[in-house]
Amino acid sequence: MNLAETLLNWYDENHRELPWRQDQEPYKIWVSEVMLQQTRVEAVKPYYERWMKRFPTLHDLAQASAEEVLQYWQGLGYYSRARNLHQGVREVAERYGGQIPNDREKIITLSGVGEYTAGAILSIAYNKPEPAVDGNVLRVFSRLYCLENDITKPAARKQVTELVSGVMPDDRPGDFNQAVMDLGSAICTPKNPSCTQCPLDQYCLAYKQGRQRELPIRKRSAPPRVIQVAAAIVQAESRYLLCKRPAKGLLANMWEFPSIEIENKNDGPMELEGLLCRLGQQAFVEPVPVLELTHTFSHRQWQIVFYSCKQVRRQEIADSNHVKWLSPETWSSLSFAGPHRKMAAELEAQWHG
DNA sequence: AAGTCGGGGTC
DNA sequence: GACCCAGACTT
Repeated sequence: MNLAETLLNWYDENHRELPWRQDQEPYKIWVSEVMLQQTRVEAVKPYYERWMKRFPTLHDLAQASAEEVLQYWQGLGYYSRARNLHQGVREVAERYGGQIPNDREKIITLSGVGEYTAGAILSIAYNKPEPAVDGNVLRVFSRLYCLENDITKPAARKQVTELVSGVMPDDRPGDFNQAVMDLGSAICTPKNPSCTQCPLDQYCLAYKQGRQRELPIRKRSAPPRVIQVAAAIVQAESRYLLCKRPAKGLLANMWEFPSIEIENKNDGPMELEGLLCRLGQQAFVEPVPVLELTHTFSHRQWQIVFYSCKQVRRQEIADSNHVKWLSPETWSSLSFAGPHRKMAAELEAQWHG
């Protein structure tokens, strides 16, 4: 029995039951794979279920608005995934009559589909012997073959892709790829791998050398840059002033309370008055801090202070595409940007209570 | 090749 | 606190 057969036997006994493993429908596999990018299985489950109720077919998603798609992704993070998936699905509807292509050259051109996702869809949905090298596979194979390459570099991915191609079976390629991922999740974990329970222990060079804890090699990323942010809670009657973030960049297209990045924490009130002035506010606003919190992204950290600003006349600031006065009862159809979601939740609770 | 892009579970 | 997760895209 070879490595693949051994692993598939283990998979038959130990694989996880997951919502996207009910069938091999390419659209469902695609959605699940995009949601799972840099995101844990347990976090994805509820999003996937909700998504499939609202967008059960590729056609349903293609016809939906960008706003609604973003709303269903709210909280999952990496929002360009939702935008690219939406775009990719529309490309399939237009170019391929709704049929997701089943070869690598075509599928890789779709928006949001990279090397990994292409391999995952091809192997799982179409039974093609294509590698799908994700973080789990990089870790498992780094240990199996004692690879010293930095797995954050493309060269390591390339090397592992070659090794996977060499051991991948012609039958059940999708199960094989998923088996490596399940093994990486349950046995060959980043820390304290359960080597004594591993079905591949006899094939594992790192285990043989007692070096499994040293592998894989991964360059650690730079700490996030700290940025001070001041945000304004401006209320007029039952409505609050909200702004839509730009279409590109961090938290693209999501709603937030008017905010500004500042150099010095003490400058918050002054900077907010300037910001509201530029939006059309004429009166003095007297900002008073009401909530302070820290929100850490991958590459930056917001230290944000929310200031309650004195009530103004709503007429002074006009609604537009990116600036709106909205009552909390309408907020459920919006996507709030990161820490602004928490602030919005508090105001909604106040409003109901 | 390096930087951008989220949020949360786990140790 | 420090990782690290079924990565893709831009520069």
